Amino acid sequence: MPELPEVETIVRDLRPDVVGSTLGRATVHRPNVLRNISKARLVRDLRGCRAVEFSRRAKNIVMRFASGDRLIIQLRMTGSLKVAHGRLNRDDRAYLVFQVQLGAGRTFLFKDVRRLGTVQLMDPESWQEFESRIGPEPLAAEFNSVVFAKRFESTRMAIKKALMDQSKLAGVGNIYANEALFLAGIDPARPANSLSRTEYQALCRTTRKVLRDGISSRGTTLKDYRTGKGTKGSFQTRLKVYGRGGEPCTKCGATLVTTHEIDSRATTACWRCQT
DNA sequence: CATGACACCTGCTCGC
DNA sequence: TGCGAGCAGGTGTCAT
Repeated sequence: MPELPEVETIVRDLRPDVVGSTLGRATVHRPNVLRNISKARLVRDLRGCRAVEFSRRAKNIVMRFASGDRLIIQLRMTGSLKVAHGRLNRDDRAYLVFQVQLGAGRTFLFKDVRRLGTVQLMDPESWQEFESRIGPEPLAAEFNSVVFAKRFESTRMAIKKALMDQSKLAGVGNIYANEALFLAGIDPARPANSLSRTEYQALCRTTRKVLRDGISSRGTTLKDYRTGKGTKGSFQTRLKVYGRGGEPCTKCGATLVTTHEIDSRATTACWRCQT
């Protein structure tokens, strides 16, 4: 799915249209996206809700209402959001899984080709429970390498898999994990508890850097991802390893290698620079 | 508790 | 040209 930078970009793009609006009619085109609620109940409960905040937590999109309840959207692999002004066109309706009126002729759209994405409505208590299971936000002001290292030091899990574990750290997915490990010069297969303090400092720094740079580039568009404005991101032009298996390492010239040995996900690394 | 298999889905690319 | 296999940015559950 969109990872932290992509979700952050979408949320920033759509926030002005969402915050302050009162929800009207909702339509669930693909009931499979719903998790903890029936279609009828969601449609009934959303009507009249006033959105007071539109934000991101890990890769979750959070629309908070004046009531304290929250609509939580996960885009997973191919989900995308848009606010349409006026009538929906053919493209708006393609792969549409959920929509809700925002008022003033605007419609909030959730499209998803693979339909792996999810929609949930949470009361404050369920949100608290859900949110508490997510690791810290790597771009938060109070985040640092000590907090970072503490999340991983007790597991022998491969550092790359640990980095993508949302209960340990929020928002990092496959692309940015590959990039951060390359920049830090760390072998993705190393057990997390084998990294030194210095290596954790480096990895903390590079993880934050790739995420910030990803946001600056408005995300990575390999195929499906679009910003909240429907445009493509540009971080794909700055990727050092992800998707570049067989090409030369930008640091040393050695051939980058792609494997699927860690958690069956594509891992690309320079086995000379990353030790 | 860690790990791996699998499920959820469609679409695209590649090899034959 | 057609067809099956394999792969894709993610996450939740279940068996081991």
